Amino acid sequence: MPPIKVKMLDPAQQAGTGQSGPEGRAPARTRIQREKQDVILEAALDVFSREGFRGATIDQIAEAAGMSKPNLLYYFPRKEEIYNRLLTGMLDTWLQPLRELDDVGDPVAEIRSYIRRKLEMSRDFPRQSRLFANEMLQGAPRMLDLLETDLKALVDEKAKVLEGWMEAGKIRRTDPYHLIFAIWATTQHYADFDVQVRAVLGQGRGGEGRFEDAARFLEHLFMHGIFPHEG
Amino acid sequence: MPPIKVKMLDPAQQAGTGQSGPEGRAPARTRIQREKQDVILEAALDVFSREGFRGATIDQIAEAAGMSKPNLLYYFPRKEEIYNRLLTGMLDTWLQPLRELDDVGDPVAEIRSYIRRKLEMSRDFPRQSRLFANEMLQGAPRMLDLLETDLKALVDEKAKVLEGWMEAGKIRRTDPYHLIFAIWATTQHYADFDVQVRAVLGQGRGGEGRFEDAARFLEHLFMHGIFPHEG
DNA sequence: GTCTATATATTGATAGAC
DNA sequence: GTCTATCAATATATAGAC
Repeated sequence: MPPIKVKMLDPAQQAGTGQSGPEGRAPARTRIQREKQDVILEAALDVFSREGFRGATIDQIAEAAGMSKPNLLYYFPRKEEIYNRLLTGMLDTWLQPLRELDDVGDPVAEIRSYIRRKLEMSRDFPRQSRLFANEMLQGAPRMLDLLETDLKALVDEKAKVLEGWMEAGKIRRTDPYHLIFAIWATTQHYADFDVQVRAVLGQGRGGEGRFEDAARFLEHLFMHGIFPHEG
Repeated sequence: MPPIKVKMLDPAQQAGTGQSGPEGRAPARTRIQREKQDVILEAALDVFSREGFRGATIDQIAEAAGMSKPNLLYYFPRKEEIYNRLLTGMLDTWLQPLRELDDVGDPVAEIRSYIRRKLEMSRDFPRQSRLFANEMLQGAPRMLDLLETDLKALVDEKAKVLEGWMEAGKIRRTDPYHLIFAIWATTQHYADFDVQVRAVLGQGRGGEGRFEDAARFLEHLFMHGIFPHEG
């Protein structure tokens, strides 16, 4: 098995994407600076994921971070910098499950495992999912470049892997791109539309068990569909 | 076949949900008033669906509607009224495909037809989809009541229909609620994450044909899954 | 590094002439 | 019904004391 690059889950991980442009700053040097920035990024994730970029205010973020507005602006001079850091800093983490989809190993098991990991990310990092969803709804004004380059390249690569499995008869022949979209859609739905899922399931089934139910269902759906082939 | 109540697709259709509370106004009486309101609602759909409630500004809406801000406020005294009208006025339309899922007729054909209609709505009304998605991401502060009452009731009813089909061996036995979620997620994904879909598919396949490809794929997925049962 | 005070722009909404 | 002018509140961001 080839080595797997394990990425940090720390929201504050340095991005340095070149996306930040002229306002780019050097990374925080001292431990205390990094800790403060982490507190801010954590609070900002809360607010941005709920309100979107324009809807969120520095006041809200500062209050959630437990500091004054000028103090927050001492660490991040611009609102946009906080947002960009969250967005680009998290993308690697977010795509890690797809990167781990590997040519080696049983294809069906690999895909099941990918679905399971994506669903776990929706369960464990729902705010990150909603942050991305918010950016997408707005037309990805701050991420379109990354989508067209990094993301497209990764999906192209994995689509080839899926096509290889189809050629070999390991999985059914179908459109690999839309298969990936379907996995993204069904798993992220449980983070992005969490309120709706809870409201529809009600008190009885809307509790913590809903992710296990979802996992069981999605495995069933992606493996067999609903057509009653053999009763 | 029982009569099907066909709903209007006009965004300006009167809602009168009780949601609007004390600020509720009588519906516009003259033709010209209604036409102006329609122009405003059309413009507001553009802006709200992209920016969310807080991110959208009356200035943007007014400009998109081709009128001055005070003039717009003459027809809708409060920003929130425009938003609520869009939200509640569209919900009926949005849920119509699910309402049409009927006990009568071939179960597999009914579900295929439901998926197809939902995908068509994502293609033809992407802004409405994104408006709802935006509200969901924010925790549905202005729609939670409707989700817990009207939507839950409808889904409960249709889940029973699906269960009946499962009992009868017409479709595979699985979780009817999560099946509905999966249909929502996969079809609305093409509206809500349109930029991402286009970016990943690239110029070659990101064009207008992507909805046909999606339709073919989703039919395949929901019918058979990807497990290579019979090669 | 953190604070109070404040500059400057934008926002939702209103007043009042026409 | 539509406009210009404007109010009051809120927004991002900065100045400068400590």
